[in-house]
Amino acid sequence: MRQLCMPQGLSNDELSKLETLICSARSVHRGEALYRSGDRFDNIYAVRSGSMKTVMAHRDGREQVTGLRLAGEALGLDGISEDRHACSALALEDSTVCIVPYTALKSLCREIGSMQERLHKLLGEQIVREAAQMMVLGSLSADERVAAFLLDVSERNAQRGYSSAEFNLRMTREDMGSYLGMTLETVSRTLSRFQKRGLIDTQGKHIRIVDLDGLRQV
Amino acid sequence: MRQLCMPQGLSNDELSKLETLICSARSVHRGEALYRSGDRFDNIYAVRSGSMKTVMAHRDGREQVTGLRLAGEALGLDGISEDRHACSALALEDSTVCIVPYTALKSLCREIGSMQERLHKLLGEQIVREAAQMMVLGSLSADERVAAFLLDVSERNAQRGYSSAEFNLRMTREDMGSYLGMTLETVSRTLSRFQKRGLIDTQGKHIRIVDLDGLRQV
DNA sequence: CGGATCCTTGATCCCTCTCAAACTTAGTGG
DNA sequence: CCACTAAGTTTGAGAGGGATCAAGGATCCG
Repeated sequence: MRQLCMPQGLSNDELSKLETLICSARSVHRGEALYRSGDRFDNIYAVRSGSMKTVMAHRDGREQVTGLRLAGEALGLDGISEDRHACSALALEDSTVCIVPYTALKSLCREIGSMQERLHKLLGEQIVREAAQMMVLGSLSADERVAAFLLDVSERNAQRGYSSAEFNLRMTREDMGSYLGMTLETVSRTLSRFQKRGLIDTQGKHIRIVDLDGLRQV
Repeated sequence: MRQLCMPQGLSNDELSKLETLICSARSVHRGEALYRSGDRFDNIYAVRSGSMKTVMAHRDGREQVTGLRLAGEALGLDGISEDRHACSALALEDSTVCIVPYTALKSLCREIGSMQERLHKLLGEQIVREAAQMMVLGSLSADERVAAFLLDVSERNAQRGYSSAEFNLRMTREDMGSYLGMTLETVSRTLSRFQKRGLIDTQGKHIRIVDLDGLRQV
């Protein structure tokens, strides 16, 4: 749980202080919202188990998936700028999150330099990740997008100590398509083609990467 | 210059402290880089005059414009996560920037709560802006993308006290296309069509919005 | 176990890309 | 200061990647 909630760069002593902040955990059932766009921003979260997606809505009602959060990843930073959440966070499966009250975290960041550093990095990482996703959406073909997505999930799994070759993606084809700026049919066709080419092995939401290098070269 | 560099929420006294940080300004000529992807991250910047674009590169060499920064806007936050810049920042015209050393800024943020708040908001705003741009790239048609872009620039001009109806966009059609995930030809055609429909009036880089509501309804 | 959701695959269409060429603007050097 | 040249823009014609519409099949969860 320590390594999940806020890894890296903190001494044990400092981690203890952080843990006093984490008032509680919360469980969110599949399909339920942890928070919704427009909700007041009070906490940031760390996914403890399960996975979540973030969704942003255009004024005309169109929605797009803007992020995927696996266990160990941070959630809720979209609320900082306006004191209200700009996205909604929905559970892709029954999940639990750690709750970190933002006001208390800010205080702690003023006391402890390494804590401040960690929060800045967290914010900076999301900025870079989103910029990279802008590249995916703006410059890559459908095949390239799907490949990039699979490689991204694979790498994030590896970082968290899970298998990089095999995982369960709880997103639907529609979620993936929304995240990648394409239709669910094109996602499905692309995965089928990857399978025929021997790059992956899929059975519904279970995905196994067979030829990592091949996928990188798509 | 006060209102440009770091507006909002700071007392005069605190602003003075910030100004002691801003060691210097720097001028960047049209086409030159303020920093490049991979450069060590030492400073964040505020555009004082002119305008800049940020560009990110895929490993295969493809580049995409990931951001536009007008006078008064912040720049360089892409370096926080890795201590190296993830993007390059290039001047769209001869420009000047204020230099804010990051290490010193961090110290100041630990001393002064409102300064910490301001930096967090700055980071949070970029997160939300990029998420919104992901929506533009993933969900909107070419017409909608161009309209959304023009409205965004218009609004940012208004916020900075300039005309929301008329402005000089120093980006080329190619830059716009790259930022919006389309080709320069499609950008050009779309602008021509908008002009024929009486929504805007363009002469090269000079753009006047004729029918704001019409543009919103595209 | 049964209904609803999700996935796959096919056929067709259209929006945007690509390639091409002429025109305009802006920056440079004589 | 003007002419020259390179860069940027506009517009057209044709092609293609991905969207849309449709239907059958699989899977999941209550």
